[in-house]
Parts: sequence; C-alpha cells; structure tokens
Amino acid sequence: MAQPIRLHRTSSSLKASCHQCSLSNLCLPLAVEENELDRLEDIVQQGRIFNRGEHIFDQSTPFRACFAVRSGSVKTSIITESGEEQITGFFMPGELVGLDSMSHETYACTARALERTSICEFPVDKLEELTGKMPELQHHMYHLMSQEIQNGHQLAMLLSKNTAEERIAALLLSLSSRFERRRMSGTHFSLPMARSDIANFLGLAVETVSRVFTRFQNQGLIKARGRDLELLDVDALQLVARDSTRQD
Amino acid sequence: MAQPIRLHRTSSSLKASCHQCSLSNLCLPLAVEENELDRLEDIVQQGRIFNRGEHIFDQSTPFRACFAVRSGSVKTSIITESGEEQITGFFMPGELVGLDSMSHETYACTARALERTSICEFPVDKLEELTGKMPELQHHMYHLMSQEIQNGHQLAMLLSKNTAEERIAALLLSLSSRFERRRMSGTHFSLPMARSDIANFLGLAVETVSRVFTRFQNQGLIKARGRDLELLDVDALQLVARDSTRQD
DNA sequence: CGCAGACTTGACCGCGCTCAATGCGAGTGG
DNA sequence: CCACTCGCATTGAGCGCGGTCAAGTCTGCG
Repeated sequence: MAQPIRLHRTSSSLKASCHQCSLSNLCLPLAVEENELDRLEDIVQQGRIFNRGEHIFDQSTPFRACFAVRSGSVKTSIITESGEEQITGFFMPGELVGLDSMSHETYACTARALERTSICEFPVDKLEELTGKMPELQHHMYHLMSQEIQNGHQLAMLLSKNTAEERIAALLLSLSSRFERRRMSGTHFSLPMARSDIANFLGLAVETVSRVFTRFQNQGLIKARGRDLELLDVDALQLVARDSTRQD
Repeated sequence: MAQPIRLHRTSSSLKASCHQCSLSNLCLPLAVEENELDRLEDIVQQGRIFNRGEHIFDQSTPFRACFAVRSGSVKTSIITESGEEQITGFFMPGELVGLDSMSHETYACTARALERTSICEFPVDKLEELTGKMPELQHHMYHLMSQEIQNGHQLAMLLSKNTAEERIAALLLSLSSRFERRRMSGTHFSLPMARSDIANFLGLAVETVSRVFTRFQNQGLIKARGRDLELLDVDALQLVARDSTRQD
C-alpha cells in the first residue's frame, strides 16, 4: 500500500519493526530468514527523521554506518576542491545509502534529505560482524554493492552517449519504476528534487532541463507543474530513452 | 621492480604463488595473514594466459568467478541491445575484474584482454565461503567493491562536467599513477588500448581524442607516437585535469 | 610488398552552454 | 491586503565545443 510507514510505534519496543516494515522485501532483510531477522534488528537504529536539506552524513567525516531510506528521499553528492557539487545519486525508500564509503575511514560523499525523510541506520562494524555469520546476508550485501557498481556504469553510459532528451526520459522512467516498486503510482508523482539537482546529476544546464520538460509537455509525453509530474505516454518516453541507437 | 611476473614456475607446484606474487599488496591477499594465505591459494586458479582480444568472460553467460589481472591489461564493456559497445573500465595488474557481476546469475559485461595477459581466477562460491570465515578478507572485498562504486562516480563526474581535454588528461594521469603503483614508469609507458577505446570510454569521438593528443603534444605536455606515450609535464596535465579524478 | 585497420587532419554544423531577462509562488513585514 | 524579496523555473539570443563526414597518412602483418 502507499500508506506512509508509521514511525513511532506506540508499543514499548522502539526497534521491533523490520518484521512489519513494508520495505523488508527491498532492504537488507530480504535475504534473511524470519528467525534471523531479530539479529539484524538488534543492530539497526530505526526511523530517525531528517527534514529537507538536513545532512545524514558528511563527506570526509568518520564512516560509521550505512543508511536505508524508509520514507522520503535522499541525494548524495561529492564536493570537489573547487567547491562544485556533483550529485552522485538519488535514493528512494528501500534503497541503501553509503555503500560507496566502505572503502575508507571517511564518507566519500555527503547525503542530504530531499524532503522529510525517515532513515534506518546500520553501524558498519556490527553489520560486517553479522554478514560474517550470515552467508545470505553477506551475499545480499555483495548483491547490493555490485548493483550499485552497475548503476554507475549505466549512468556513465547515459552521460557519455545520450542527448539531453534521452537522459531526462531515462531519469523519469527510472524514478517511475522505483515509485512503482514501492507500490505507489508510477505515472503521477512529485519530483523530490529541484530542476538544478536533475541538471547537476545528468550533466546538463538547468535551462536545458527546463526546455526539455516543456518540449515533452508540448509533445504530450508528460504534464509538469512545478514538481508535480504526470507521465502521460510512458511508451513514447521509453522510445525516447532507448533511441540512443538508431543508425543502421 | 618492473620485472614481468614469471608465469610458469619450474617448480612442480602450479598454484603456490600468491606468496611470491609481486602484486600481493594490491590484490586480495592484501588483507590476509601470512598463515591464511594458503587457504586463499587453495581456491585460486592462477596464471591463465589470454592473448590480445580473447574473451575472459562474456556478458549474459553464467557468473562463476572474479578475476585478478597479474600482467597485461583488460577492458570490460557492455553491449547494448542495438549492438553498440560501451567500455566500462580498463583494468591493470593487481586489479579485480567482475565485481559488477556479483548481483546476478550472469556476467553484467564482457571482459577482453587488451594484450597478452595473465589472469588469476577466484570462483565466487568458494570466495564467498572464504570471506564468511575470514573477516579481513570480507572487509577487503567490501573495500574493493566500494572503491569500484567510487570509480564509477568519478567517471560519471568526468563525463558530465569536463571537457575533452580534461577527460583525456585525467585518464592519462590515472594510467600513470596505476603504472607507478606497479613500480613501473609513470611517465613513459605504452597505452594498452586503441584510440577508439579511449574515445568510447570517455564518451568522445575518435577524432576528438586524436586532436587532443596532438594539441597536448604541441603544448609540450606529452610525446605520443602511436601507443607509445611519454608524459613530459605531469604538473601541467594535472592542471588541465583540474577537479576531475582525485583519489586520496 | 600491398592491403586493412588504426590514426590524423580538415571543413562544416548542430546540440547544449552561457548570459540575460522575465515569470511565478511562498514567506515576510508594513 | 499589497509590496517586496528571494529562490526556483521558464524562455530567448548567440556561440563554441565537439560530433559527423570525408580525405589522407601511418603502421603492422601476411
């Protein structure tokens, strides 16, 4: 259901909720047997709330934990020496943030809430200890990290070969399918990020993003008013996104 | 030393060589205690040779193992539905290939030798079993995979924000530092890949790569004849590459 | 030697960036 | 309630980087 997750249970137990979490089929518990879920719950700090713009962790500060998005959304970005921001990803409910930092003592990027967001925290030392004991959980971690590597490759591909229209169509479709996975509408949703975030992420100028949005709108592919977005013709969007390959 | 690794030892033991391998400080054995190295050696198939262009594994075939480059070099690429190739990475000695495939039953990309190349093979089932027993090795795997995620982000950044000159300068410097890590010359080496590979990887046209090479040469930054490359002014190259690929 | 593939060089042009102005909604204070 | 501001979004004009197309040159290999 599209019901928001209840964050503060009235029960006396603050942490007994991986069992009930509607995201348990997306998040870490996926790979875990019912009777092992308790051990995962033991190490998780659940449901901490961040408001829009608040930092979940900061680049170059000591790496302590990975974070799962329960509700809301998160963006991660790298700040270059020159002070420029490069957004490296958007994270939706059920997705794990911080995997790119497991190679250092410090976080490789900064994570910020794009809206009011609920976050579960997995301390990395305890997580590693646990994955050592639970082969399925370890396998799932490898799975998630490898998926993240592939996402990076997909993004690199998008950035290196595709036009502005193709990039934006691809992003909209990606968001759409991720909303659907959460059993929310995949055709009518609110963009959690600003146009400038989209531009930054896709390697475009804000003006270009704006232009493409209006072009899509004129073509009847989408209907956008501010952050409110409706996908009117998903098939046509997919055609645009995959059209990076049309010369025979 | 810049000595090539001896591939076929005259000793009767074919596999007793993680101990002697000059890359053991880069590859998986890094995290392993001396007395645990034997257990890693037990699962490794060492020193298989591939000639230029030969496939180490193919996209969409069953995922069986990760591979470490001992000598030579490897490129990985994704073939899109339309048959286009997108190169996702170049791998030098000591680097692990195939980490992006640990999320699927099949390889996510194709890996090919760029030159005569020696490869060690780590069957993934045994590797996972081993990392479950050896926390340091597990930690090292997380480290390597997270590093790979970061490389992806760096590449995406390079592709989305930087000019042709900046991208090429960054690639040359990356290769340089990776050669140096192998204790080979970082200023005079042979490019293992064709111009078209560089172009594909960096999201440029071959012609652009060629033009930038000659421009750099005219500016006295490099000296290139075919694949033979000399970096004449590393500082200037770093200035050109600017805020692109930084790994500290 | 000759051929094929790799590399270089030149001419042209279009996508998307830059600069600049305007539109628009939300929050604030008089 | 309007006026003002501030951040975000849209729209327009101009141009430069890098892609495309087309020759031409170099290189390795049979």
